[in-house]
Amino acid sequence: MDRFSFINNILLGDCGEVLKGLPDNSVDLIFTSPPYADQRQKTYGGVSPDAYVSWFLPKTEQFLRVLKPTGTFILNIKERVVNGERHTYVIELILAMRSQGWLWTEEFMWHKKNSYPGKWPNRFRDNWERLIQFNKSKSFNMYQEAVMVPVGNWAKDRLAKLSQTDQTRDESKVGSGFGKNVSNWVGRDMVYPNNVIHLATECANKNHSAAFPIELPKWFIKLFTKQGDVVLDPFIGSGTTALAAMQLGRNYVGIDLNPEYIDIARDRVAATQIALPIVAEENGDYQAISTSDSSREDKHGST
Amino acid sequence: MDRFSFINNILLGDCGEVLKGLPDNSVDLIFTSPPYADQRQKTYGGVSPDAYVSWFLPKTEQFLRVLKPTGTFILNIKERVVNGERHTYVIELILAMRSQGWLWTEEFMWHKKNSYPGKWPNRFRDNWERLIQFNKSKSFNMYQEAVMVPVGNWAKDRLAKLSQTDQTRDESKVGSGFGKNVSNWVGRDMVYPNNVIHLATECANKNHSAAFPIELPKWFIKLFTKQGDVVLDPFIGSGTTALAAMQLGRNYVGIDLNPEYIDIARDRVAATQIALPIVAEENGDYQAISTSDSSREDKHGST
DNA sequence: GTTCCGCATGAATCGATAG
DNA sequence: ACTATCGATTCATGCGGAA
Repeated sequence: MDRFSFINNILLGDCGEVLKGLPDNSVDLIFTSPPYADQRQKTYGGVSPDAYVSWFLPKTEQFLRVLKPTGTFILNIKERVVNGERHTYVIELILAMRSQGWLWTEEFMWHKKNSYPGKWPNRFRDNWERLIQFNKSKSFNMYQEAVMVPVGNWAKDRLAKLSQTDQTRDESKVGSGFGKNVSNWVGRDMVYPNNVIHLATECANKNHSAAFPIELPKWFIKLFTKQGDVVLDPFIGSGTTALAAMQLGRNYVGIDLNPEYIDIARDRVAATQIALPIVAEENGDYQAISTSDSSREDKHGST
Repeated sequence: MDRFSFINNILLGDCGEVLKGLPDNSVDLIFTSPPYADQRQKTYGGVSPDAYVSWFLPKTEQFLRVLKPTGTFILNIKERVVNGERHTYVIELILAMRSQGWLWTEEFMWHKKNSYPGKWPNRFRDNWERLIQFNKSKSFNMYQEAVMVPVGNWAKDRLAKLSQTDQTRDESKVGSGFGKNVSNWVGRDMVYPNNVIHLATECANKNHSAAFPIELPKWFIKLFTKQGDVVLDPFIGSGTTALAAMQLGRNYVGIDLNPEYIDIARDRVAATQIALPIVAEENGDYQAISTSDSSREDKHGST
């Protein structure tokens, strides 16, 4: 079993075991949403919250091994409520993974604009989840220009006239520091995003139930990989991460313990290849890692 | 020094020491934003990240003692970046406080719409902070109806009030479930909020510089206390929490280590009492805890 | 009285330079 | 090597004066 058995396939098995066949330093991005503790019991056997960290650590050890030094691991997770308290398995996992050698670079916030309905006497609806960024080294690839967003309304109102005064302010004012660079803003309509991501949750009206909308992996795939890179989701579920990677011209590796999910994921992947033949052509060969340097579209610097 | 020396006063000193004069079980809500590690060095001396937990724990021990069993502690905090990583002192603090006897009930998220600007090669701007809810027992007071949001505001918050960038991101999701749910809200006046709070930070366009806008403590004061209750902020700073409590007819206790902040807070409190005499009258006597059962406006059940 | 516009500022972080 | 200081970078907001 070489690496070509992995690239652009959905594999059945425990990711901690399956990944042992994948070479060191061969993945650019790991994006996954593991089964939360005590959730999805039928499909995953139900990991109890207290055992969650020890269940997960052998897997993250493999993640660390297969991830390239320039790669990134994005973990979508949220602690569930146990006995009226938020359980501590997520924060304990962060501490344990740091002992394993991971760097806890950042924690993005997914603001779920339509969360699961419900009312409880002691808490409100939970409208956010964590997207925890781990890295193997401090110098990882990040293509920030790939996810820029339109500038806020304030720019239209104020920036137009600002251009008329920037020359004089450049000479006279030294205090603010911002004024000196006003010229950079003239005509600028895109700004960098921040670490809060606003997306609605995926509606369950489809036959698959994805844990997240496809825009979520897409955003991180654009941010942390370039075309031809390899994206791994070790808990692929219904295959959303693989679809996201395909649509963006990245290679994928999907793993799942559940045969039913494997079937769903493979079906969705196949349907996407039919639905997007032109895109697939344009983005080049999915079959080999070696294409990673050829069809690069993102002309962004890395760190 | 009896409890009446505390009620509706701003006290000078280390809160861990000052609070020893306050009786057990005498506070309904603790809302505070302690100086973050290595921040505000001029005024607080700068607590190093590595020493943060051991610096804070003696204080939370007093918080636990003075808080009523039905009370709540809301901690506004965010870990800073150290050596390219998010430091772990916040999550270590959560674990340590649980060992101290606290319950980690919930973590609210403050989405700061205007965060500090800047650009770095390895991270985006930080647009959120934690509002961690700790409790002494599982049966705490929570007046959910006091913070219900009008449906009109719901539409405003989620659609109109979102920045241009958010709306652009939404377009990709139009029709995928977000719009469908709008029909569920037709005919309803008020809805419960969730655990994501959208507020802009307070710029020092004013002569004081508050770490948070007054709406932030107000929201939690309405949610976790009724009129006449006692709200404690052991790091009162410029007095925003005290102002919020006053404006809502709650008693306050403020403590701070810094004499300059004491002066600012006392001035702002005095100015508020002048500016809101009618409100003060309507809300009854601020000077005694014993009024707590009299002028109750919030007819909400507790858990 | 509105609206518009100039302007200062903020719980920041990184990389380079200096001691 | 390891720490302290400093300049560069960036965007949304509220205040106050002007139109």
